[in-house]
Amino acid sequence: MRKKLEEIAPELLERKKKEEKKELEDLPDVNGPVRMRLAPSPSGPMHLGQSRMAILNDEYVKRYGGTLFLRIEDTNPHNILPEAYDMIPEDLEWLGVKIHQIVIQSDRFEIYYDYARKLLEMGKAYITTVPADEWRKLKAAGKPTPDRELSVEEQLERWEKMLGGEYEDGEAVYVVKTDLNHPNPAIRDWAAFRVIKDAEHPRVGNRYIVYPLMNFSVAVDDHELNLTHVLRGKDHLNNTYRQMYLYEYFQWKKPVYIHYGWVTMKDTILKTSLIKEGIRRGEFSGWDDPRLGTLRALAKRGIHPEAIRRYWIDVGLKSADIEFSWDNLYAYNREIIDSKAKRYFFVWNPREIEIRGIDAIESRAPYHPSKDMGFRHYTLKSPIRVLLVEDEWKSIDDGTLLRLKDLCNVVKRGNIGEYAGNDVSVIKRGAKIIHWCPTEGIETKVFMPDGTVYEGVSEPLVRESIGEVVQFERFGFCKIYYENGKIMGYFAHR
RNA sequence: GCUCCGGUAGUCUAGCCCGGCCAAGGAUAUCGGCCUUUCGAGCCGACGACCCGGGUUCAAAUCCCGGCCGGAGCACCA
Repeated sequence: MRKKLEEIAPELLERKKKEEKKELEDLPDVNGPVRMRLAPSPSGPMHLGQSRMAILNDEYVKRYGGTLFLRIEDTNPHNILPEAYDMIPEDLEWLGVKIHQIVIQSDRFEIYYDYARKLLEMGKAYITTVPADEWRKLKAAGKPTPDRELSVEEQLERWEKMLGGEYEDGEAVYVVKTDLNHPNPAIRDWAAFRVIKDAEHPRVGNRYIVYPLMNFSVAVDDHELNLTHVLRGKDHLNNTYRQMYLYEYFQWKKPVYIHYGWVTMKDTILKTSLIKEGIRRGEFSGWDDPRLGTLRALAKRGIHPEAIRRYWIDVGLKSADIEFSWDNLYAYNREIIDSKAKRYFFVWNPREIEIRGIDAIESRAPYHPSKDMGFRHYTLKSPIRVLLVEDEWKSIDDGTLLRLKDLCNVVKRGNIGEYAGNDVSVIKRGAKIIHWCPTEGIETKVFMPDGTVYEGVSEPLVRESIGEVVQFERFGFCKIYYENGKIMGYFAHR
């Protein structure tokens, strides 16, 4: 068939090429402005994985208009980094996510308590004093704890005792009734409040000893904030089912839930507890250590927030699990920074080489190969010495003609370079191009995301680009900092 | 074990709901060529996928059934 077509009508086989720019699919059931939320817990600054929900929610609120809440879920005092209350909004601002209102759950204990009491009065919850492991076993067998069917009065009494501090940590738990015979064991009666006396909450201190668990506070707040749409990872699917029981009991209107797939990030350090421990031990320099997957680390390396946004829009919110691709993120970032980044030379493991056969050379190297950004000028005078990458110089055979980029041609003679004119056409004839650095360059360290460090020298004019992303030619894009008289580069990508 | 969610090239994605325009599109990666005073960018090309098996149909990536594989949850974490 195809062969025939080729004979009869080859023009039909011509494919027109068009690049697609992916857009996010529409949200279902949108009637007017949307109300959505981000719900991080303040255990650390934001990382790449969390940026997905932030970007997607932000995109939709911007598309349809409405309100985006930042709800800080700080109902587990054992897992709070106090600085995170400020770090999270900072990270979101860097990402370009527009937050309309911040809600902090630790301000809302009384609201949760009100609903908890109502639910007890409705006979839809109970307080059990059965130890956790025993309770779990009973649930697995589909059996109630003895206190599940106590009267409402007795339950309310227990609730007051709980609030009054008469139970110690772990002695009493408030449980929402669902269905003990639910085929999915994850949905059967779930814990909603527990006693915590052994920790001080960074915001409310010891004012409360009964803390809500995530499923309860989330459902109450989603309802109280009148959310229209909830985007969450599909690891929360069972939590959604659990929360639906509260919606049914209280006859609340349900938001639209969308569960997107799981993202695995190979070789990326995201786990907050691990990072915290690493920082404490001095293994990581801080929350922005270039080896980490925090947004602060990416920012430090010169990854542009727009690249992250494009990446997550490209991925969308389908429910299949995916693997994160640094290559794709870097490609988007390169597209953004390539036309803006100035070019400089950075010579790692440098070796000084003398160029003989000429008294002085003028170098005129463009800041950018295609954009008009002017030139870096250097004048080298006899005795002319330049720095080259030692390994590269060693790998070149004696007598080879080389081009020192934007400087001159040279023939390798042992440890010196013999001046060989400045005719650029030698490149066409196959001369290898290498880069160099004047000896009065500035000491430079470049930190790679894998933890390795390149030490060397970069050209003195790099000082003009402190705080910017530059491209070290033949090396890659780096963001430039200045500390203690040295240039510090954080590597973004090639 | 129980429950749920998935499965399009190495990776990401379009198409699937509403079967035919799919000869499966795009991006990225890799490789090759051109261009370029960078190993960057650009241009051109190559590579490479509908998990498997049945069924329905004139026609299946798309609908149905069975299997296989992957992931998540079954916390007094979020």
